[in-house]
Amino acid sequence: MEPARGKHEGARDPNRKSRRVTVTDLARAAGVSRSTVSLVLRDSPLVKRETRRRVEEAIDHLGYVYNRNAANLRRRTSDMVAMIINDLTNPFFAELAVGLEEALEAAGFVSLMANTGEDPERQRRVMETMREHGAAGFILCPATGTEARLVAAMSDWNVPVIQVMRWLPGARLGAVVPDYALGMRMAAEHLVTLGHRRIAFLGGIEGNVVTTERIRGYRAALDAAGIAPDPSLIVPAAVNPGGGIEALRASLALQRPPTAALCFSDVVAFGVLDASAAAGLKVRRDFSVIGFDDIAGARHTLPPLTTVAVYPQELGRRAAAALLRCIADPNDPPEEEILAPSLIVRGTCGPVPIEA
Amino acid sequence: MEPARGKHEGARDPNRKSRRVTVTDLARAAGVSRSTVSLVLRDSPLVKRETRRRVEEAIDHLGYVYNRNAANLRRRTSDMVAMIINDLTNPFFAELAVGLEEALEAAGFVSLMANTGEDPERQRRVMETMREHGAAGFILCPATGTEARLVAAMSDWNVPVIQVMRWLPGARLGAVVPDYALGMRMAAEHLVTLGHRRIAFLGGIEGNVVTTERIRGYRAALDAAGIAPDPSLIVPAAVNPGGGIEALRASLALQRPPTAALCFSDVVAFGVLDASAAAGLKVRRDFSVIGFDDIAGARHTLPPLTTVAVYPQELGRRAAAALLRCIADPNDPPEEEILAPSLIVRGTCGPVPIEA
DNA sequence: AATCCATATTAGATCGATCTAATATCCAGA
DNA sequence: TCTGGATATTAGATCGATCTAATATGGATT
Repeated sequence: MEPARGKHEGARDPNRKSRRVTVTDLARAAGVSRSTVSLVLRDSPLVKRETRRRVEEAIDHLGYVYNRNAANLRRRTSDMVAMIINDLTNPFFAELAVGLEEALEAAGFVSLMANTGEDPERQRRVMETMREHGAAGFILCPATGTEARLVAAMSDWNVPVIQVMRWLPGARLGAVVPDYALGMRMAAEHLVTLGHRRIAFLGGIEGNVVTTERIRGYRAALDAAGIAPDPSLIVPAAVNPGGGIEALRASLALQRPPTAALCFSDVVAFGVLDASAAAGLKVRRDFSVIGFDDIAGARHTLPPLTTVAVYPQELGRRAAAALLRCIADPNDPPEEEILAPSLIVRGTCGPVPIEA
Repeated sequence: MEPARGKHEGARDPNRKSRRVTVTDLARAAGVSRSTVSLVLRDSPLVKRETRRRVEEAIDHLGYVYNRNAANLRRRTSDMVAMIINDLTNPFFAELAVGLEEALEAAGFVSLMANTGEDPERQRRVMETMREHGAAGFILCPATGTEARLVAAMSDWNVPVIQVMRWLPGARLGAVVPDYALGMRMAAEHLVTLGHRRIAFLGGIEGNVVTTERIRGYRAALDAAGIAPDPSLIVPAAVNPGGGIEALRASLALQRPPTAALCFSDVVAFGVLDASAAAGLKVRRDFSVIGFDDIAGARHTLPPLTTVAVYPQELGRRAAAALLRCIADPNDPPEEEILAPSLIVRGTCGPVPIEA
């Protein structure tokens, strides 16, 4: 009797260092040439039925694993896409990544992912690595502080790049981004409709493109409503709850404090909500707050946060689609896709309180 | 006059389809053989100073890009690691991914990332793809519903696999996981110390290993405190706020409702907090709640959520380190690393309320 | 001048696939 | 019988790197 063998016999390493099964092995086993095996692997109609069967049998029998790298090398193609995300710990960007990966996978691409943690040097490093891996294209969510030089360099790389969520000014690269200005404008108009005229803008990093855009939308709404802009109502701060707390305190300390706040983002709004309560203001009745992003936590604050949804997962899918188009046709001009956000009215806004 | 040209002229494609610059080109330009160029590329001390300089000059001059795939093919190595995550939209797993990627990048590996969205079929597909790409190892956070067959198959793959956060029972694969039972036990003991004796366990999917473990810890604590277990107090439910709402309602409808709840996770706890308020219970005074995971939102609930921290980013780093060890020494036995969590006491627990 | 050793370089095979151009086979039609 | 066309298969070069084993070069030593 033969010695016992598990159901899933690892019969593939007779020698110590099991050599990989290759097309050559398949060819030998099936009694055909390597070329024919290759045709079978790529589902060519040129192969006779019976021959195909024999090869497929060999594949099963020998436990063959296709080597995509070797194939890509010979074909001078690539089925890998680089995905450079600035901060995955932010659920907003995590959603983006999910949309990206989903669309890329569906198209038969595999994602080389890196999280830069907003570190431009690390970003440079990983991009270089992925370039050396022959990524067919790049999805880039640039780290804050990315130098314009990078963009210039990338144009020379001769590989398509799509920016998402953020973009480098002056870049002749494609981009898929939300209409931040419009979103903030819609939010501001909502407050104006409720009677607010002293509206603060809290949080965001000065100089950052995204911040600039959001402030632009805020200003446009005030302007359209005939409200004179007051620079002291714009309070930049770190993009986290702590920043929100600080910014709210600063704005409440003004001679004429605001009756409502547009927050740079939901996480800033979280801090603003906490700080409002701490300052004895009942949100909605005494003070109105609007966030931005509509992250998962937004509907679970107390009261639930009114905010602007930008659908990061959908943006990811669109960005992936745009990149795939560029990969398919390299002469395709870099396009810019700007998605409209929507205002999600929940419970943090009320009419302007009656002056004491 | 010449037609205008951008400052950063892509001078590398004189012909339409610019051929890649290869070691052969470098060799020609530097007047040496391909072998010598290869030695320079790998920083070999065998090369004379002057020769190295000439090759490096050619590299700069021709804009050479190293081809890692070709090198990996020849060397029969791989610098890619597969990272299979079940649900990146969950901040908990996003943090895990960040820790993983960070450690892998630091070690010179690049991450092939896929998000399975808890779909075993998609998981199977991406794992197969990454295998064909020659991933040096796998980090697997198995989708719920993963069949045991997968594990069996992977043992035959002859490539190291480390499971994180979750694991497939019976798998002879490495794993890096939090001590869920201990975490839940600590949480339960906290409630017991506060005088609670009717403690519910809310949320979690029955049959899931993680749920089983957490319930085990819960039971152990009750047992140690001499409290008779009451199966009706264990209410499985979807792992999201909606599940929490449902589960709390169900438990409050019991003849003898609980005075405190251990939630399967923070997101479940969010729903439980909302539902408690809706039921007229003031959390802490009337009803105590503990979450699990310590996600970012946990400190911004009202009151801030007492929970169990498991440090997903650190787990990611450890898992990466474990995998790298297996890659370095394939004979290394699959190890199991179990990390102790810690209880984060915030504001959702109080002494057992005086009976009316 | 011959030998030896250390240093520096290289020709050619190789990794695992694909592609081109050629060849083999068979049957229909002149 | 020969030509032509469709069908099926293949030898050998190739992608871009590395590796092995051999060779070239230049002192130092006898």
